[in-house]
Amino acid sequence: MPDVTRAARGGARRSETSRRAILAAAFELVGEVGYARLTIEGIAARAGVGKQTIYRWWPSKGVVLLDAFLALSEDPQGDPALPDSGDLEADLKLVLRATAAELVDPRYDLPMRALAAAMLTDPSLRAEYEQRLEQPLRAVKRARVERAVAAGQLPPGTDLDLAVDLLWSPLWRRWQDGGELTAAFADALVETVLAGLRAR
Amino acid sequence: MPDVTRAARGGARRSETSRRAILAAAFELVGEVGYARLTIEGIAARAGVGKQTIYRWWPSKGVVLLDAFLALSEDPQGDPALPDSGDLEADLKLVLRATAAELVDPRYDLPMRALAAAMLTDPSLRAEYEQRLEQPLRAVKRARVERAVAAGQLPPGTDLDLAVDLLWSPLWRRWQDGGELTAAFADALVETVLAGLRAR
DNA sequence: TCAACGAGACGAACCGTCTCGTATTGAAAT
DNA sequence: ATTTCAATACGAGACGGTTCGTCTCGTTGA
Repeated sequence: MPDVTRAARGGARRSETSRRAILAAAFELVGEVGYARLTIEGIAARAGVGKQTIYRWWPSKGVVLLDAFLALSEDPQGDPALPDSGDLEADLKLVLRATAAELVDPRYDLPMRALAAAMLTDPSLRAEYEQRLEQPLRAVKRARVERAVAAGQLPPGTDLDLAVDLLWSPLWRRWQDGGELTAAFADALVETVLAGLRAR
Repeated sequence: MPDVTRAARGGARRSETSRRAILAAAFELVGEVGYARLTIEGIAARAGVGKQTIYRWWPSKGVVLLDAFLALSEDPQGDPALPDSGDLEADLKLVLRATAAELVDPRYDLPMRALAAAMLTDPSLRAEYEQRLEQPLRAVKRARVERAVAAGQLPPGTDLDLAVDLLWSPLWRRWQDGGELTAAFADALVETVLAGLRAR
């Protein structure tokens, strides 16, 4: 068993080439055949890698997928903040419309469904996703709402987590249910939720 | 292949005993070992049934699970309407609190996660769920909101589907994410969404 | 020097199909 | 009404195929 924490005295290190090939193969494969037919052997074959190399570094298919997503979102180092034009409603509509468009993008739909399905039935994977993706993203969303509170666009004492949940949850759910994710829906969602938050 | 549409001239009919045993076994098993380790062979063994009897009547594990849920919700013929005390906010808080309690019930948590995961990666299962469970339930929810509109508690022209989505989506999503489903959350959710709907 | 690597052999589990012999049913014959 | 009979589902499990996760091999490379 490899000791990752301590640098080995001699011997080969983990191959970055193989790691990237595995993540890319997993992402491509799941997009082609779906999660049900995604196999470790298939990933290894497509990546040109021995099965053991996958079993050595990842505990499950789900974590491989999660890493594949992290690799995707880390490569183009997007700005870690939501737009802030001063107009919360306009900014949120922009972001939610973009999110909706991304969700229905055929390149991401199947892989995201696979990851979501894996998380539903694997608490440890859910915890790792929570720590490595969900929490940072939520912090960014909370920060934008918090700035709106500071600017007086929302009442002081606004529940930031509630606000984030109300804004994004219906989008995710419609995507899962296969419902229509239109810009009109995103707009109505933002308008209604913000009206509710302002009225508190 | 059995012809279900036309009555056969002779021969045995589908065994209701086996059908019930299979659905019960599937529900119990998935609650014990989770979806990843749920196998047709395991269901057949626990139900005291041949594998072919399952393959003959169901196209996939997911549909077996869906039928198991339908059998559960059809047995106690609950009233097909949400409570209507005249106070929409109070009624919704009651319903959402009950839903939250049901979601965290350890008897239902794993089976529901399994079904949700199966639907995420199987569009045909999703369509069948949509038709047999989601649409009837949504109609009941829409009807309650519609009565509130008629009673003048919500403005005319209120988007019923948007209202239902805003009210229930955050609950589902928190459950999926493993977040806390408290009565306080349900209450704040109802209060904020209704405030937003009233302000339109 | 020594651990990670690609490759693949290995037994176990489960897949979905099939083939038994048995049990149950409705229709036809008595 | 009772018996006979053909058709079909049933429980059981054999079957080849696929994937699992583990385990060796030599080879490569830091």
